Amino acid sequence: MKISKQQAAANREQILTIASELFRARGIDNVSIAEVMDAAGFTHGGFYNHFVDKGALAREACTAAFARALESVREGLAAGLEHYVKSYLSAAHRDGEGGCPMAALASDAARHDELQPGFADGLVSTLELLTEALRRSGVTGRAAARMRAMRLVSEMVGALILARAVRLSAPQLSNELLRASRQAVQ
Amino acid sequence: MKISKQQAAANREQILTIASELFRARGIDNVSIAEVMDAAGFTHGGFYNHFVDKGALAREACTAAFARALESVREGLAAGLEHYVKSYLSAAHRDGEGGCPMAALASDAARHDELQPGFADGLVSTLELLTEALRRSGVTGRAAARMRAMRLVSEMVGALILARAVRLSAPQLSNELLRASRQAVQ
DNA sequence: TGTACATCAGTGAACGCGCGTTCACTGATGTAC
DNA sequence: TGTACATCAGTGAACGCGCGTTCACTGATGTAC
Repeated sequence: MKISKQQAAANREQILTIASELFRARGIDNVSIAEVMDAAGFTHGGFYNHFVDKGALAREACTAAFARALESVREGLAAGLEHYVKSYLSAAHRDGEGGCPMAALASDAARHDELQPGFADGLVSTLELLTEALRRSGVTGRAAARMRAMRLVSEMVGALILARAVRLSAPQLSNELLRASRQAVQ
Repeated sequence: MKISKQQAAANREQILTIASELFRARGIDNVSIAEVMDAAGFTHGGFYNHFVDKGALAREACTAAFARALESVREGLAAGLEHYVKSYLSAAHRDGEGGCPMAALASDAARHDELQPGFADGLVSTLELLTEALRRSGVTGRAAARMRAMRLVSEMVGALILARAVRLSAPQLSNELLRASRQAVQ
C-alpha cells in the first residue's frame, strides 16, 4: 500500500531515530538493517525506499545523533558548565542507551572513514559551545579557552568510555573514573 | 602433518600476536578468524586446535595486548612522565596499527562483556604505574596521585580516540586535540 | 637403541546462519483530464 | 468535482556472500615396548 508523503517522511525520521540510538548503544556493525527496521515497526525490505545503503543510514544517523546531542549540550550548559560536566559524567549517562555520540561513535568513526565528516562537524560545534561556556566561566583568551575546551572534551569522553569498558567487571573503578573527572571543572 | 610441541606453542603465540594487532586496528567484529589465520600463515581450520572459539581468542588477545602495552608504559615512564605523555599523544601513535589497548579496545570491551575482566586488569595496572610516576613527579598523597592518574588516563585516551575519529576529515583538528592534551603534564 | 603405533597440529572442503541487498507484488495516494 | 491511471512506500520471499564452526583426512612427532 502506498502511504501519504507526510507519513513516509515521518517513517523515515522514525527509522533514523531508532538507528541513531541502536548504533550508539551497540555499534554500527553489531546492528543489522533488519533489526533497525523491525524496531521501527517495518519489514526490512522497505529500507531501500529511504536510504541508498547501510552506509548512508550510518552517516545520517551520526549526523542526527550530533544534532540532538548539541541541543542537549546547549540545555546542559544553560544550567552552568559544572552542572553539565556532572551530568555528562553521571552513572545514568554511562549506563543509558545512546547518549553522547562522541563517546559512542568515536571508534566507529575511526574505522569507517565515511562517518568522519559528520563526526568532525559535531565535534567542532561542541567545542564552540564549550569554548564560549569556558570564557563565560572566566577563562581569558579565545585560544586558551578553545584549548581548554579540547582538553575538557577529551577528558570527559575518555572517562565515559573507560567507565563503560569496566562497568560490569569493575563497577567501583568505573565509578571512580567518573568521579575523578568531575573535578575537571569546579 | 603433526608439528613439534614447541613449534605448536610458537604458532599459537603467533596467532595471538597477529590477532591482538588486527583486533586493535580494526575492531574485533571487523576481523574474521580466517583473516587472522591467513595473516599468521595458516589455513583457518586449524584455529580450533588452539582456541575454543573466537571469544576465547578475543579475551586472550586483549590480555596479551595489555601485557605488551604495560611493558611499553614502563619503558616510556622510565624516560619521564612528560616524555611518556608526548609519545602517547604523538601522530605516530595515532596513525599506527595497534597501539594502546585502552584506546583501541575500550568500545569493544563496553560491548563485549567477556573482555571486561582483562581490560579492567590492564587499566588497574596502568593506573598503578602512573600513580607512582606522578608521586615521583611531586604529587603528594596516594589518593590524590591516584585520582590524578585516572584523570590523566581519561584525557589521554579521550584525546587519542577523538583524534583518530577525525584524522581523515579534519587532520588539523586532529593534531590540535593531541597538542592540547600534551599540556596535561608539564 | 630400534621399531610399531597412537597422537594431534595443520589442511581444506563443507555446514548452517545471518547479513546486506534485490525484486515482484500490493494497494492507497496523488495527479491528469 | 469526479474518474481513471500512474506512482511509490511497504511487504515478504529470495539472492549471494562471508562468517564462525565442524569434520574427515594427513603425516610428522612423541611414546610404549
